[in-house]
Amino acid sequence: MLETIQALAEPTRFSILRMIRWEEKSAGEIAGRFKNITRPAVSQHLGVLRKAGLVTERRAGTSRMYRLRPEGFAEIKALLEDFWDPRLAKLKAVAEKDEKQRGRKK
Amino acid sequence: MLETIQALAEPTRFSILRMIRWEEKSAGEIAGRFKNITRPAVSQHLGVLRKAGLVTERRAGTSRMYRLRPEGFAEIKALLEDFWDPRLAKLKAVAEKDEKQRGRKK
DNA sequence: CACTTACGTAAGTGTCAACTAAAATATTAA
DNA sequence: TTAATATTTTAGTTGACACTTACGTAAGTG
Repeated sequence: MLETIQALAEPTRFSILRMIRWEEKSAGEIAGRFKNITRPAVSQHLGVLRKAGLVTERRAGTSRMYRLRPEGFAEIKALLEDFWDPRLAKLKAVAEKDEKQRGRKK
Repeated sequence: MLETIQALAEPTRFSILRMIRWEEKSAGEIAGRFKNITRPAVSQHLGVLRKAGLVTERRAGTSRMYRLRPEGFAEIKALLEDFWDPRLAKLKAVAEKDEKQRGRKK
């Protein structure tokens, strides 16, 4: 859990995430957009992001394409929701569980 | 912005935040709950959390009480909401379909 | 006033992670 | 097979930061 937040907290990695925010990009294309960071460095950051569950990797020929993994962000969001108003979050969890049992929307 | 996330990402600071999740606590009480971390270290962490806008400080006699600051968490939440856009789901679906058409490896 | 309590701040140290250069790996094509 | 391309991995350096000890400060007590 903290691993995900730590991955997000590093400036270079945060930039990478913003780059692939709308569309997947190859490691080379991502690295090419940085002026002062080498390709291996970017590759290592991508590895951290992948381990943290914030991006997914896909091979395309000799390239590797990276794209955002929304579930990773959802995890952190849920955690913060808990901090923002714990009592509300608890009620929400109960409500969702209840909703699931009924199998329909409100 | 990243300052807030970086403050949150450190394990000791994260523990502190969970400690004061429900009720404000004094710096001494917080420090007392740690086995292997000295009081000055906790004090420094509290300073980081305060600068990041995740806690507020209040003097009470010789003590200083620390309390969660919900607005700080709301900021990060809003940021993540931005990343977790519905349009991403569509892109994801396209990417997976594309992936399917390349079959074997080795 | 002196003394104690409850802190923060300063200074110095050690560890860890972000970085680079060089080597290794995987894929495609000749 | 060899070469070219795209990227990761390895090895090693360095800077940032989390930590400790020592000191400083503010508020309460006798």
